[in-house]
Amino acid sequence: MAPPLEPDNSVRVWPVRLVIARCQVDYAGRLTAHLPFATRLLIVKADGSVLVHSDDRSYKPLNWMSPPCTLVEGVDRHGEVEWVVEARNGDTLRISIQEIVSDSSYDLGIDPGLQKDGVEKHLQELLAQHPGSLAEGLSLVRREFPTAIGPVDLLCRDIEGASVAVEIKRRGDIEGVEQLTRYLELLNRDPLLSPVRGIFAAQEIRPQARVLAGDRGISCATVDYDALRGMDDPTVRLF
Amino acid sequence: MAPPLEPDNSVRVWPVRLVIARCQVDYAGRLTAHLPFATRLLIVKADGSVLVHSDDRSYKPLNWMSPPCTLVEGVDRHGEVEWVVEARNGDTLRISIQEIVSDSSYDLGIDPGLQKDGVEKHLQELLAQHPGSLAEGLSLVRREFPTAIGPVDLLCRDIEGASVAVEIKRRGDIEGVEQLTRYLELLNRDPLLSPVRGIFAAQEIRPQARVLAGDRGISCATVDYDALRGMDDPTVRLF
DNA sequence: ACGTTGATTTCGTAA
DNA sequence: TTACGAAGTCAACGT
Repeated sequence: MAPPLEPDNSVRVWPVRLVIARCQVDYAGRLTAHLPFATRLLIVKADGSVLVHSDDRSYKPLNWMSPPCTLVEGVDRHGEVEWVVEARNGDTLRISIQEIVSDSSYDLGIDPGLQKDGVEKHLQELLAQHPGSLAEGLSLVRREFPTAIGPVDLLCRDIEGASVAVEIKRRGDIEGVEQLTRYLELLNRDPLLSPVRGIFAAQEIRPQARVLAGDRGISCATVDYDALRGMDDPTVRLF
Repeated sequence: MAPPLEPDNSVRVWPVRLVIARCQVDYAGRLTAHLPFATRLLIVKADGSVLVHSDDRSYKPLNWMSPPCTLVEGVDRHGEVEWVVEARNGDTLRISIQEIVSDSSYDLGIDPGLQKDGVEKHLQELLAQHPGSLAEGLSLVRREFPTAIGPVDLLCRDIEGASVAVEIKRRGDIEGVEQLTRYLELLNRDPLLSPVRGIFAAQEIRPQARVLAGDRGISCATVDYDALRGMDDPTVRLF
């Protein structure tokens, strides 16, 4: 789908189109699906994708077509307006429109996109740089230490030279403790590493996780993300 | 959020609200995320959920809040309109609105919902009725045959009376073959069943899965869903 | 209410 | 390009 041309042939940003319409929808692709007639919100995005939303069940549309795809507006056998949205692989979305309540378009321009911050990965980088903030005298052996069931976030050594496995989460939940438990069990089979103890590190540790960790002999460390970031970049400390 | 009251105190269906606005968005919950100022589509659904869409990257919103949540419209420290959407668990979505391009609401009413067809469960039902379409003379012993690691989709007997385990997927991938392999290993320990061979059945089988299956001595069967459905309902054959 | 599993998953990253 | 794993996964189903 090429962007629309203005009367003077200038290229304009393809707008997002919002349609409120009474419609029925049929999808044929990986599965077959049908939506009976009802009033819905139809969104045609700049990339050609189409979303069919009801007023609940967020955030997934009732039905949709992912880009790249083409939209052809035509008339069905009942003489009603029909949108046929087709993907390269033959997936087809047919929208029969009985009545249009509203139809408007807007240029949104290019979106700078989402900036994710404070994710596990960044926490891991910061803690790898400052393992001492987890326990006195802790030093890093390796980040993403490989095991057969996946990499351990941090493998460290404590002040007495004993191995310490660290699992890092933004929010410490039971599943994170379970994960660390599995790693510890595996690591402790290695006579070169054993005994390995565990530290569960998170910005926030839920009570249930804390209890489970205690039961497993795993220590918990709440991480001050902002403080760590301050240690990471000395210029921040000036303010 | 209670539905709005009309001047005569009658309760009205809460409408979906569409706003085109230049805004910035901050999310704090499982992660922290930021959207710089740009013009976007904001959708407030009847169930209170909020979606922030750009004009591409369907169908997932750039940012969102799932129900149940509450939206409070206020003013931020810069004197600009700010929506604060908060969930029970403390997750917060802050939308600072610099300029509203459009703001409209519509009553969509209740949606009858999506009717899906062709999912794994339905495939399993159809193949259970017509095991012969997988291999000549195959007959069903039991659907969802229980094992210690979960139920096998179909347990059959071939024309010579030998056991056959069938794993059904819509799209045959490596993990499906692995799953069937685990079942076969377990089933073959049972002297009453052994030897058990495997059939990997799917509407579409990926090359890698086919190779792995061959390597494990598992046969593959691509399933013609429409043909099966035709067999399922005799009236269809009249056309 | 909770856990498990499938999904038209989507989305990122590393190989 | 493909494969693998995580996701603010979501959503349906069984216990």
